[in-house]
Amino acid sequence: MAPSRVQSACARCRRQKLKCDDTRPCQLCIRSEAECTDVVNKRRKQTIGARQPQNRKRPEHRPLPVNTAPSDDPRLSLQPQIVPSGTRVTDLVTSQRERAHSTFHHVQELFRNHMTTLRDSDAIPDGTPANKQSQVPGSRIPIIELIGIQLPSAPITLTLLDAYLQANHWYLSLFHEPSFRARLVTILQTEGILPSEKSFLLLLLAVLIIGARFSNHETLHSLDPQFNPQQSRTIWIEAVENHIFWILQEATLESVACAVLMSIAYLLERKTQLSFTMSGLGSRAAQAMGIHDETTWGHLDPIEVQVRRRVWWSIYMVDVYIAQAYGKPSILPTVQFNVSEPEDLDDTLATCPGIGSYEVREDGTFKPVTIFSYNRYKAQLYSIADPTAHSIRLPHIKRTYARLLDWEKTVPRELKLDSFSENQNMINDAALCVFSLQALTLQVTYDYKHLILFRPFLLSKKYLGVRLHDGPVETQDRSNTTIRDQLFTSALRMSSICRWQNILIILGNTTSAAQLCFQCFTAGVVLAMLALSELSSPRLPECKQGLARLIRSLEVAGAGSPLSRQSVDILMEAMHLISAEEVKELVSRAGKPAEDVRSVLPTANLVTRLAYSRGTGDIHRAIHQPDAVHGQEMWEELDLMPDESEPEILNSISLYQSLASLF
DNA sequence: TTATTCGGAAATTAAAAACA
DNA sequence: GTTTTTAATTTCCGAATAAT
Repeated sequence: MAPSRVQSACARCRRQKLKCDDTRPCQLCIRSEAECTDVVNKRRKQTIGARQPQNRKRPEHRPLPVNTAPSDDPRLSLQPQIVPSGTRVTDLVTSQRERAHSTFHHVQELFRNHMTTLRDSDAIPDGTPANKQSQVPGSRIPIIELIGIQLPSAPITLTLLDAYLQANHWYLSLFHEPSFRARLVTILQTEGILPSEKSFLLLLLAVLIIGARFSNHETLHSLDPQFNPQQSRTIWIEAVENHIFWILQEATLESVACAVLMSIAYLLERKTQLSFTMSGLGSRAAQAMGIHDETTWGHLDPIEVQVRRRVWWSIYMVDVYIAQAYGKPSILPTVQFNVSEPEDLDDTLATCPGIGSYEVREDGTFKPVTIFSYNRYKAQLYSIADPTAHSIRLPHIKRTYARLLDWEKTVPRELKLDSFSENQNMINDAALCVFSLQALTLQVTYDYKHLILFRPFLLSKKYLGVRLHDGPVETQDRSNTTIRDQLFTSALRMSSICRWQNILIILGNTTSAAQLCFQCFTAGVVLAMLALSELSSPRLPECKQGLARLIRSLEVAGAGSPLSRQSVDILMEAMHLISAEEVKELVSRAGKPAEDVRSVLPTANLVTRLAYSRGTGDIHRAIHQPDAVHGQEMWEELDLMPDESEPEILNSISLYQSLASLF
C-alpha cells in the first residue's frame, strides 16, 4: 500500500515519463544535473464550463480524447517542428519557464467555489477592471459622442479597409477579417455604436490610418471629392491618441491590436521614438491581460482563441523586431510564454496556385500550405533567434545558428523566393502575389536574423574568425564557415533580392517595406564593415557589388520613402569610403612584397599558423581534427578561455553604434 | 552500463448525472 | 446537498532503444 504516486511530477520527469518525487529539485534531476521545474496541471486549472456537457445515456465506447496535444508543454508550443536527425533541443526552454502568479491570482484560487462573483478588485494589481461588467449591452449611440469625430462615408471606409488588408494583413494579421468586416458593416448601417465597442472603434481608426496611407488617392477622390486622406489621417491619429490610455486600461484584445497598429503607423510617420514606446505599451497590455499564457484564457470561442494567438504572435514579432532594430532588449522574453501557433481560420484557406506542399503543424499533423503559413514560419523563426539574452555567449549563438539552418530546411516551396519567377506579372493573381511577397520577406528576415545574431561580433576582429560548426568536419563544405563567412553570405543573399524587381515594386506599397528597407540597410552596413576589415581580400569586389544591389533594392522597394532615401545616402557614403580606403591600401602596399601586410586574422590563416607553430607542420591534421582548432590553443590565440570564463558579449549594440565605428 | 524514449495501464480528479 | 458515474488528465511501469 505504498502511496507511491506524487501529486505532481516535475517537467523533466513528466516529459520522460519517470517517477518523480516531492522534493525540489527531485532526485532524478539532481542525479542528471538538470534543472527541476514545476509544470502547471491543466486538470487543476479547469474552470467551470470548460468541459462540454455530455448527453449522458450510454456512451458504450470511450470517445477519443479531444485534445491529445498537451498544450501546456512549453516545448511543444514554443519549438517549431524542426527536430532533424537527432538534434533534439535541450531542456533550455522548458526549464526556464516560470509561472509567476500574482497575489490576486491566489485570491481567486482561495475563493474558487466559495464565492459566486468576486467583489470589486479594480484597485488591486491583476484584478478585474471595474467598468467591464457594469457595461452591459446598452444602446447604440452616435460615434461622434464616443470619440468626438465621425467616420468617413461607408464606401470610403470600406475602400480604406481593403487598402489596409492589402498593405498589412498578409504580413501581420491582427484580426479575423470576416468578423471584423461584419462588425464594421453593422456600425456603418446603424450609424451608431455600442459603448462597449469603443476599443474596436479605435482599432478601426488605426486600420483606417494605415489604409489611408496605402490606398489609391484617385479612387478615393472619385468616391468622395471632399475626402482628404492626409488631413483625415492626422485627425484620426489625434483621436486615437486621445483615447489610447483609456483603451489600454480597458485591456481588450482590440486595444492590444490597436497599439500594435499605432506602433506601425508611427513608424510610417517617421515618429520612430513613439513607435518603439507604443509597441512596448502594447506588449505590456497583452501581458496584463494574460494573452501570453493560454492556460489563463479559460473557455473561449474557437475564433477568439485563434485571434488571440494571432495578436500575441504579432505583437511578439513586432516587439522583437523593433527591439532588435533599436538595439534594445525586448520586453517579451521567449521563455516565458505559452501560446500555440495560430491556425488557419476560414479567412486564410487560400493556397498557392501551382504548388501544393504540406506543412508540418505544431501538433504533428500535415496540412496544406496556406497564405497563413507564412505567419507560422515567421513565428518559428522569431522564436528560434531568441532575443531574450541581453548578453550572450558563443555556445548559445552557435546553437541558435544551427537551429536557424535546420529551420530553413523546413520551409515549403510556396515560401521560397526561388520558386517565383523574376519577370512574371504577379498582379493578376492575388494569391500568387501574396505568396511571392511572403517568400521574399521571409527569406530576407531569415538572412537578417543571421546578421542580428552575429552583429555583436562586427566590432571585434577576434570573434569574426570563430568557426560556427562544432564537431567533426564532415562532408559538408560549410563546416568551416566562420562568423565572417556567414555574415558575408547572408548579406550577399539579401542583396540578391534586387533581381525580383516585380515583387519589390508591389512590396513598396505595403507596410513591410519599412522593415525590408531597414533590413537591407543593415545588410549594407554589414557588407561595408566587412569590406573595410579586409580590404585586400578577394571578396572585396563582391562586397561592393552587393552594396550596389542593396542600394538598388532600397530605391525600388522604398518608393521614395524617407527611410529608404536616408539609407541610400548613407550606403552611398559607405561605398565612397571603401573606395577611398582601398586606394590608400593599394598605394601603401605598392612598394612592398606581395605578402601580408594585413593585421586582420582570418581563420584559414589561423589554422595554418597553429599547425606550424606547434611544430608538427601537419596542416592536414589541424584541419581535419577540429579538436585541434577548438582546443586550448585556439582560445589562447583569441585571448579567451573556452566556455565558462568566456566574457559575455553585449547583444544590445545598435546599428548606429556600428555605424559610428565605420566613419 | 547507463540514460532516454514512449506505449499504455493504472490512478486521480473535476464535472455531470443520479439520487435522496 | 450528497453520492455515483464519467471522462479527461495525470503518473509512471516496463520494454525498447540509444548513448557512453
